[in-house]
Amino acid sequence: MSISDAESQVMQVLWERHPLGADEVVAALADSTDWQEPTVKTLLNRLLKKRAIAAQRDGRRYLYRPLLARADYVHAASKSLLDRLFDGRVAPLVAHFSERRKLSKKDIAELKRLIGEIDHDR
Amino acid sequence: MSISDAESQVMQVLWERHPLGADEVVAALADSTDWQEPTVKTLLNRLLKKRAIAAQRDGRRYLYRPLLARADYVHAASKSLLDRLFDGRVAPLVAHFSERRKLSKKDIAELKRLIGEIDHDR
DNA sequence: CATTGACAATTACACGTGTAATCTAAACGA
DNA sequence: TCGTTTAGATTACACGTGTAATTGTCAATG
Repeated sequence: MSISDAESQVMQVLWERHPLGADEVVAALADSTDWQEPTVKTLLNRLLKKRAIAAQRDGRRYLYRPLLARADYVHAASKSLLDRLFDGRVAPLVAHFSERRKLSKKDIAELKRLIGEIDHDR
Repeated sequence: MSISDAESQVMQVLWERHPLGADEVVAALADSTDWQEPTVKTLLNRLLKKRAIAAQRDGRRYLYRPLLARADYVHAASKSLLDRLFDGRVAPLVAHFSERRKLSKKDIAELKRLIGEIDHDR
């Protein structure tokens, strides 16, 4: 199951809060896209067909909810990039950003804390 | 400039060694793909049009070399994913893999070394 | 009961991408 | 000199994706 960039924006709305009617998804996306209502509905339908979301009847309309978990999607997308560019490993990506001086202080603090936790757990 | 997954496989060959003739690129890709010669040539042509590579005449054939640096491509692709899924930051991705117990010992050792270097440099 | 509006369903099209067949023309060898 | 080979150029098509218009259906309304 492959979720496109546009589809993942719709998923993001439903991950944050569900179930939602199509009109609510449209409204939520209005903040960050210029999409017309039929656009969002097409994406909802494609996600339905991909079984990434489910719909339940609510009177005359449907309420949509995610079937695909955000963590699973995030994992698959991340792993795909790591496999293609970093020999499937996390450290080379971190090294890449470190070399480019693109790690914020917050990033560094969090990485230290993470490494500490890992040491402690193992 | 957007480089597709298939195009990045061609780029990978040229990043590893260049300049190369089309036949050499075809041969190099035979290890990991089932592509026919015209397929690889189409991808080379699309990359030429995108100015990701350059061609220089060598008798009757061309020799191809990358114009786009691998590090730049890797950075753009990584940043795009981080922006979309991890609020633009590296640490949440590392946390994600840590939570899923997907960091290898090698990863962890390298991350420790990196954090140590960052501390030392700053 | 006809009209209206809401909601979904269907259809549409451009473009990028994956993949490769076919065409063209120059170089080569007999 | 001519047929063959080689290398690139051109064309082709299916599919996914982005985006949205149009059509269909049905409940609500006057």
